Amino acid sequence: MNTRDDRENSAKAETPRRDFIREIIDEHNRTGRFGQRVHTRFPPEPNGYLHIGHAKSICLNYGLAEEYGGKFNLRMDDTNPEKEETEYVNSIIEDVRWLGAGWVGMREDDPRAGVLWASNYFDQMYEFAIEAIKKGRAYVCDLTAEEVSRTRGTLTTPGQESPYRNRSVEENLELFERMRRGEVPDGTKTLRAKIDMAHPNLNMRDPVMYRIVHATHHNTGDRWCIYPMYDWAHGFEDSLEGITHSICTLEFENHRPLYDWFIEIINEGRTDDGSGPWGKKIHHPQQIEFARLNLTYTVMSKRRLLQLVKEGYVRGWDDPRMPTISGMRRRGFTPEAIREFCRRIGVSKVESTVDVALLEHCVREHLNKICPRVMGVLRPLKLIIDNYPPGQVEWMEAVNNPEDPAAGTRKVPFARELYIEQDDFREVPPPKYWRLHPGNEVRLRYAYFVKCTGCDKDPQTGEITAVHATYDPATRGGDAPDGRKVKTTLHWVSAQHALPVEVRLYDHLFTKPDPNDVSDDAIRAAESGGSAEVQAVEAAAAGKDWKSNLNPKSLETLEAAYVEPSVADAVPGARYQFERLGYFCVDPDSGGPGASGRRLVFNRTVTLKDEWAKIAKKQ
RNA sequence: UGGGGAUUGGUGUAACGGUAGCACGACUGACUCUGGAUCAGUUAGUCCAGGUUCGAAUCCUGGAUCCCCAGCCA
Repeated sequence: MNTRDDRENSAKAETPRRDFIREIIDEHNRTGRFGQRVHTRFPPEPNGYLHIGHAKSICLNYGLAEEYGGKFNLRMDDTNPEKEETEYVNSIIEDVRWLGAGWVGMREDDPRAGVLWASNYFDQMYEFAIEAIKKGRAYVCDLTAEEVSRTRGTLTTPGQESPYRNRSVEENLELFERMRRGEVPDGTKTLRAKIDMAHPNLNMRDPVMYRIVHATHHNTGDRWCIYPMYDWAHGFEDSLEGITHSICTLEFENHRPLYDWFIEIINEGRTDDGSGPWGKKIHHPQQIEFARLNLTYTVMSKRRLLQLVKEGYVRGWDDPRMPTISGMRRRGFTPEAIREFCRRIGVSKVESTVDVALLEHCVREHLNKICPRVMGVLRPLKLIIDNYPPGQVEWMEAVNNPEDPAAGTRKVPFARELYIEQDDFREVPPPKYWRLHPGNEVRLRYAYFVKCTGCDKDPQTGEITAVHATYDPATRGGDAPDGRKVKTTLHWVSAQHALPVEVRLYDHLFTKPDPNDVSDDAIRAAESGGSAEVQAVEAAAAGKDWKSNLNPKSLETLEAAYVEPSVADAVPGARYQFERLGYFCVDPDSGGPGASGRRLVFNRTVTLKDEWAKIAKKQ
């Protein structure tokens, strides 16, 4: 029931948590660093599908803009023509929209409206590169990739300067122009920043700014054959858009000095009023790094997710077992649940792994409030009410959602032959088993008390084929006039009215909280002796990697489940609670209502908490 | 043995020199026409060693451990 507590909780849920990023922004607002302006962005590279880790970033960035009355941009970071695809662009836009983040210029009628592209700034970046050359801050280098790598030095020793480092401005300009015109083959020249080959931060050892790639870009076609590197491009993308807080993950912390350096060298000879020789200063955003999200029992890297898709371990990017936004959507998660999850995990600089149980908790919490209840039987067992008149059908009134009186009621058909869950009958009940067993009386939800009289078995296999019971007509609706109680209530469906459906049960994709943990294998390897390193090597040699921890039971398909007839016209995406079992969502594989030969397919989103399962597990 | 980060219950996250709190999990119990939901409660933590202070998770010194960086990827 909705109570005052619920309202307080939901009010609490909308309260943003405090975190170090909000503190930095508050400080900027106190000092007036950005004139009280907050402008964030989400800048994905369109080379994969978005996952729950991206959701954290989206919620953070969009949430910040919302809270501070600022703006939020969605920008495709498409600086590498060889990796990026339109399929990914489309999925990213759909996912950000579904999550509920609204970017500047977003429109209902055109998914791409307002979406920004790094590639739109290629001209400006090229101008900046020329400026850097003219300022003596960049040079064209003829070293091959291998040579650059070799002369970079190591973590503890300085690199060597390129022999092309001191070319004249004129020569650099000329060569860069030839690179741009396509006169130079891939890999033979780069434009490099002239910084310091002895810098302790490797990113500052004359990093490459432009490489030559004769490839067709999904957005700019064949207009360019030189493409900016991330480090050169990213800061300008943010600068040009007036981003105030460039929020990114921890691994870019080492890049911040370079990000700042590039903007500063462009600002050399520029002034606030534009009177400098190079004109007006460009905007300098503040980069802030936070820890990316890790979740137990799954993997999050694009490379690995791609591998799962390509190698057929899952059915696609939107497989309901995937931690992708599209997978979670298909599974039945709600944007509200994901947003609440992102709020609860907070933001910090500590690398951490969040228990997937928290995500599941957030999903249950929301689904409990919004899902209509329905009865469905996953593993059917025939229950025959021997004293119920054959051919009689009663339509029992059932509550649609006890959490929401406004959801109303519906009628569910009851008859002599029903299906109940196989788990709900035991010929020999274990301790604390309250469900149906010979001699025991239970309630059938919204119907009658029934008392078990026995069961039929296959004489060959001993398998239970049907359960018999008698009902008490005085308990119609589910209450006994004499005040007697039963210990439990079972869900059921009328055999003649039951809708046959397919149900897909999902479990964690991996069997271990940390899929990288191949320690069992290492232990086995240790039996042959050897140090930890030797064990690791042996485990690897035995082909044991993260994929060996894939859960073979992550998908279980039930072909012969039944649900009550009221859901016959459910549309793909519709969510229900199957009472006592969990939350289920209609899969797109079902086809639309009224489609010929339609057979509903349900995905199990998440189970209900199951006290009995815990007891049974202990026994 | 270079540089950059980080370290609070099982997990995640607060506390900004003044009672170590919240959430998830786990465990009790109450209630219940979902063994659901709800409610009440229990459990369990400041990486280590010194120092400053009336008082330290917080400040100082030293140490330990973990993560990131040697792509013409982002």
